[in-house]
Amino acid sequence: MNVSTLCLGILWFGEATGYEIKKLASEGRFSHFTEASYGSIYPALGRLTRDALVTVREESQTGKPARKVYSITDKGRGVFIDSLQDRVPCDDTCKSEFLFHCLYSEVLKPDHMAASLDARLGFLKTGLEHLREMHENCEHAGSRFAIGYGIAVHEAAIGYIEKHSRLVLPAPAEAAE
Amino acid sequence: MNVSTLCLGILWFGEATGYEIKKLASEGRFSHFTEASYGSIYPALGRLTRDALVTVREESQTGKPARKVYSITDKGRGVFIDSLQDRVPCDDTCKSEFLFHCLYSEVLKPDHMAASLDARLGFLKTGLEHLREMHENCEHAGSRFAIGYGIAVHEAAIGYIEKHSRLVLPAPAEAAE
DNA sequence: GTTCACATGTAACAGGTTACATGATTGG
DNA sequence: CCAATCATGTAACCTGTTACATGTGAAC
Repeated sequence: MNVSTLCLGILWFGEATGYEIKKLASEGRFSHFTEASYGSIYPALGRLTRDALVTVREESQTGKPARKVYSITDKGRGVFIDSLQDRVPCDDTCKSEFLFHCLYSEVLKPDHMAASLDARLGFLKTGLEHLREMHENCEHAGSRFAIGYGIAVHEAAIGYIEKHSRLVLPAPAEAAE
Repeated sequence: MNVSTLCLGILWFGEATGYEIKKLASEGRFSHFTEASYGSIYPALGRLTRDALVTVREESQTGKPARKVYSITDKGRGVFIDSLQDRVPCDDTCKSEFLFHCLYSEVLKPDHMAASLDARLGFLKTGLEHLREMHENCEHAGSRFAIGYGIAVHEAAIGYIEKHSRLVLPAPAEAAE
């Protein structure tokens, strides 16, 4: 799924600026299965406008650059839904540098492994909290499903790490006090 | 994590050809958190050889092109471990086109949604089976941890979908037979 | 006073994918 | 006989990231 499609998908639920799209993609309802940077969003919005899949409305402000509020057009909605229906997705991908590191736990400095485990757990717990919050404030069935999925997977990951981290940590020194 | 690092990481456990590296990355022990294509692996191996992080040994065969078996060097091991220790990873990423589709379940053809759910479940179940198999045949602690993590996450995802798929499926017609 | 949130955008660069080219052997 | 597996490699292309450029107002 490319950034243009993502933008259309976000605009599907309501108008937004490039800035807001970025926030939604990296911190909002879409963040646990999506990514995008300004450097790809702004050019994408330009192309979508050119192709009449979205329209822009400028709101000038004092000081800040004018807000450009994008709205999806009917054509945009059509193209978007068609593009989704074009293929059945199943090959979601995860890239985990964390798991990769775990493979070499015996040869990494013990501190490094402990720090990684810790960082990963923290990251997952923050994410989980965030997802739970969203889950409470969301009525939309599809979004609830996606968020719930994220919650389930996060919980599983946290539970697993907490139960099995000794596999990748050095044997604790005998307690001798 | 780039492809060069991945190659070093795979060669860490033993020598392999480019072809075998590709298989390990897409179907083997590394496949649930990693990706790489021939078009990136072969050039990476070339660069690694040039930089003396790996060595090659050619085994000519009749018919097929000569197998080029790569081995990691001491320098390669050093560089690899250092590169891991350079930073603490926590920001694993998932890209899920599947979840994205779910957000629009009400406006997609019902068949499409059902097919997506089905495909995703099938994909997850196959993956899970595969992970379980690997888990049985693997002694190495770090790998067991990574595989176990994958199993936990897969199980959670499958369980969630099976329990909540009605959220993204149209209300079933009243049974009337 | 400094950092954060708001707000847009570009250009150079990096990184990887897809498709192509080639070809024997094995299993169904 | 056809498909899959083994096996390497290149080149064109696509996509996206990073870093830069710019600037205000509010909060701490």
